[in-house]
Amino acid sequence: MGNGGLGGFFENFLSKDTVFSEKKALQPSYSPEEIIHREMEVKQVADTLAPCLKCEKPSNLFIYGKTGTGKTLTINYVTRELLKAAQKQETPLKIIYINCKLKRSTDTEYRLLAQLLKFFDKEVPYTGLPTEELYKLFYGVLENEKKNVLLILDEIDYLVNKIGDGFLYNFTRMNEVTFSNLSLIGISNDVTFVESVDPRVRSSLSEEELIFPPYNALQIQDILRNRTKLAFKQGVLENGVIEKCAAYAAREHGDARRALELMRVAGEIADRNNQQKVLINHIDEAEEKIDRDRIYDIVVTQPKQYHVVLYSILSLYSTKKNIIFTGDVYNVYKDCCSKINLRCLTQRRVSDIIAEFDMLGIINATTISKGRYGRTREITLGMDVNVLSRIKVFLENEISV
DNA sequence: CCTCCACCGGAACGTGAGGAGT
DNA sequence: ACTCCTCACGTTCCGGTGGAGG
Repeated sequence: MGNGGLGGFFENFLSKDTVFSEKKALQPSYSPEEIIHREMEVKQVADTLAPCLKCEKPSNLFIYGKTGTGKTLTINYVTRELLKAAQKQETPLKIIYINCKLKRSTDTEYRLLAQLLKFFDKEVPYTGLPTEELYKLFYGVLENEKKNVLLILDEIDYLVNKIGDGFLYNFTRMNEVTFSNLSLIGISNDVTFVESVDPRVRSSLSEEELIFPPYNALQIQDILRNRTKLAFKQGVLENGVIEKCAAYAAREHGDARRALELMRVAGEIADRNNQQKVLINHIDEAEEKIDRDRIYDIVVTQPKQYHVVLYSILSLYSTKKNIIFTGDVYNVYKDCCSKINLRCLTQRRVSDIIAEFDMLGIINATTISKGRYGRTREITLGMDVNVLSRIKVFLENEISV
């Protein structure tokens, strides 16, 4: 690129060599026609849902499995086929898929219902109505519809954590209250999730259960081979790349999604370096890059108060040892606030913020006891040095100290 | 064995911004 | 204009607690 101008950057971009032929085959949203190593699960889901076709209500279904074990893929595949079959024989059927973790759309009971009503072309205001009112609306809609309705709640554990399990009770009882056939399909990453749910709800929610085991390294290799055949040009993968990638992903817990992401990023790195092949060490680079970007993105999108708290932690980290306590953080934070004229939060709140950072994986905070000297959180940073300095620069800028 | 520190973490409540209905 | 919703983000209050030191 020349001075100021893009100097044909886009032309270059378009004509530039790339190792990809169809990159979207590596995207998480990509839905292949063929699902490998999940034949059993596909069949079981299909068995459970099949009564739809005879206008009978299928059992509620509960699916567990860690991330990247093909849960969403399987359910989407089966419901797609189911819908085709239903349309062919003109059986009324409505399938609603909601991913509860997708930003904001469903993190309260109200919003969940609003979202659902939207699927039935009922618009409701973002806020304002009593939640009870939305339930009534929803009941009404269900009765009108006179269809089998499959409600798929992906990442349902996340939702229940946020808003409690009360809504599940209402949903599982809906068929008693209305003349409708609503079946719930819950998908959860957290295997211990059901234990935390109210027993009354539990039994009806998991009339059928299905556990998706992690893929092993060999299975991930198969999956990668399948997808890379589409995604990459022929012969651009160095020998051993797939094996390495699979090994990395299997090391965690057989997360196929991560494996695909690694592949994609490795390819992008190869492109950027103008290399015609994806090499084994690109996988290593990709892994680092994914981690770095994730953390940086999370930090950047936090609100100001969070930035100041994190800034306090980081500046303590560079002046002191690697172990920091809540009290220290709060003191530095207070100083910082008065310097930059920011409303100072209570320690209680800051404590929560620190806990949130821990949950986000930005810092490690464990509560420990120092005996005579009280109980507190012990904060350490497990961050890569590169990310750390990048974040620091960002925060210093943002806070402008 | 008991005490007591320096916080943790639950719960209730307050505020102010969104909006509906009347 | 007024009352009623919900929700995000905080505050206030307070009981709870692991373990070093007496």
